[in-house]
Amino acid sequence: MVRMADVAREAGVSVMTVSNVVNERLPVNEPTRARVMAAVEALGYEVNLTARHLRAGRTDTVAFIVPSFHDYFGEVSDKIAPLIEAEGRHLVLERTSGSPEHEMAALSVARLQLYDGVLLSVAGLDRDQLDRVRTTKPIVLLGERDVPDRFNHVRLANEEGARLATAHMIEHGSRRIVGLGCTFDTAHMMTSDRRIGWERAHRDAGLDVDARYVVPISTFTSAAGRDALLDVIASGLPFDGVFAVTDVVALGAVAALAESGLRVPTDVQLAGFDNLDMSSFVPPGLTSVDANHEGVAETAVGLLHRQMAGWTGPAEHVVAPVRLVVRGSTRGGA
Amino acid sequence: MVRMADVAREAGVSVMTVSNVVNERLPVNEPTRARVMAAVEALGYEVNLTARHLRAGRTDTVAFIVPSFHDYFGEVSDKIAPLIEAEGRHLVLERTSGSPEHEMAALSVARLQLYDGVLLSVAGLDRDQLDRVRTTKPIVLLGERDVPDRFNHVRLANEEGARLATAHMIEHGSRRIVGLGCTFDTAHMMTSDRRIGWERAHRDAGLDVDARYVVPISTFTSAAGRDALLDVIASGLPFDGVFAVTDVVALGAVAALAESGLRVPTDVQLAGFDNLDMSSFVPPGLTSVDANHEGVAETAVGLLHRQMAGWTGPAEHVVAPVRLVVRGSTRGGA
DNA sequence: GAGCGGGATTTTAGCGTTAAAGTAAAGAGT
DNA sequence: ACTCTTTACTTTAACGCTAAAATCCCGCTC
Repeated sequence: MVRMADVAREAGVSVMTVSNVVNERLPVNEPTRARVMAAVEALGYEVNLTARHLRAGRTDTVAFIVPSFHDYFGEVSDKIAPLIEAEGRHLVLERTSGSPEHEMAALSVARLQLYDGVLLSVAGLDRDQLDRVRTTKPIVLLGERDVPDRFNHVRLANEEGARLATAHMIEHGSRRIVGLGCTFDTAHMMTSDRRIGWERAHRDAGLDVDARYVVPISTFTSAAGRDALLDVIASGLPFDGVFAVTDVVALGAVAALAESGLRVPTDVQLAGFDNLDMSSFVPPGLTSVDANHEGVAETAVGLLHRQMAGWTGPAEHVVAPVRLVVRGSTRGGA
Repeated sequence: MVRMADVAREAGVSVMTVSNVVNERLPVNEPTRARVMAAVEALGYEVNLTARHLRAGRTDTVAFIVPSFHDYFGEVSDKIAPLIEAEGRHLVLERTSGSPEHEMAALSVARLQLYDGVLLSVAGLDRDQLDRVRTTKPIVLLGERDVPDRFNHVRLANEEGARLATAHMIEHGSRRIVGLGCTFDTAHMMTSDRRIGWERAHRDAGLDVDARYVVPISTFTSAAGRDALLDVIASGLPFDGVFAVTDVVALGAVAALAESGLRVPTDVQLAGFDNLDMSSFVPPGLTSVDANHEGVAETAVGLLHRQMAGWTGPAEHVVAPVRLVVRGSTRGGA
């Protein structure tokens, strides 16, 4: 390993002068600078980031900590990365599997030291656990769980999105809409909020809310969505609409409906949530609540930058607006 | 920040004893150990990982460097993570956008220092550029590009997979199969290899290879796949099969066919490559070449572990076997 | 020609940890 | 009683870098 000291010896200057050249901190005379640069090239020197970090107390790196790397989080991460890089920092992703233990470990003193700031997509921790986190490190929380006031937080208008999607299907003739995965669950505020929206759309339209149409799913996967809807079909419960709690789950519903010979949107209307890249391509086009990933990314990164720049005002709690993207899976579509 | 020195003072021992308790390196008498642990708890001490790294020369972290976070790479990352964690290390993801500059930067001396090992999915660098990388850091390269012998490398049986998929469609009656995205391109060995497989399937069956059926696409996205296939349809070129270079592109083809009123598999058979999670749910089920993400992950991580454990034998170049998963989008399916 | 201002460069002093060598005291062997 | 081990803990010396203070050198003033 080539050290600054090696470069300094080669160039006949002190280590500090090399540091000043490399970091462009204090001005260095041109002839000296040239000699140092030549030595850097000749030896192939590159700074030791760990040593710099220890000494300077800054890593120029931001972590985005997610439950899993695929689907929704993968797409959001790709929006966040350029925003972080635009400020000259690196973005790294870490995975928690959504477990409270992993999320807590990610917020531990030891791990937070590795980053200048952290974006955490909360899936497992509750308000009390988060309240135990003591740190001044810039942190922005994402996701639908309840969090302490002192953290910056960005979440989606879940209830409104679910209401929009459900109301849209009611407007176009559906009367028995399955809420696929819309369970009332303290562990998943997201599903609870979306269920409330599903209910409100019914009430707003003067329709009964029938608990049999709330169908729980074991995990938020397409496979679970498909299986759950197949069970509904097999049970004989009549339905003419499906609001799936996420697009991934909706894709499972698409498969279940196709296998069962039910036509979309003629027999059953279908809407999801997240508006993933794939959603516009799955025939006949999946109507979905668009959460504006890009806007969410900008908001979250903006709050983080503000904190990293030294802002100490009160934390913000942003509810990102949503809109309904109507496609062929509902009758309002093209 | 609480330092080891603070714990040492609190417990009335030397810093080194604290270190020995925390790391369980040298044995410490039980009463002393208990006092140190009590002080650790009382002060909320956690080790400074940066300092440990600088001193010990080890980060217990592995990086997986990918072109982008979504789709294929997101799914593979989720397979890799548990394998790295099983050995007590952390996995972090970094993104290169597939650009040679970013990939080269990720392999720079400075950045490699941050990790005990690196998995790099090569998308932009060519053999010569990779050959300029001088390091003894454990590295495993993934992907379809040509790489120097001295690197461990895992790639897929691209040609064989493309041949399998194409031959399967020929066997079930297709005679004019579009190779969607299967261009001959030095920048993308992946597409070239898959094109060769597409060609070989034709020759094996005694069919002509018609260059008009090789359709280039601008990017490997569903949107590009859809647009390109719509152009083919508009051009009037007759076809009865589509082999898409990836499942993401195949999804675009699904959309184009549906919009154009072409039935799958009756009018047109369709097969993709990668067997993503979504592929089994998109009606009528996407026939796809399965690259066995899990097996690829195990192989790559195995090679990395071997290197991190000190193995200095010759590098291995693994070609991961593929198999065809037949679903409803081709006529052999259920 | 003594004194001063200021740019260029070096010296000093760690950042928080750990490998290795050192010391002190208790126990074992002859 | 004196070595010889063994156990328990401490001291020393970095790892490679940089903020801040100190020094050096030069031209310039009066």
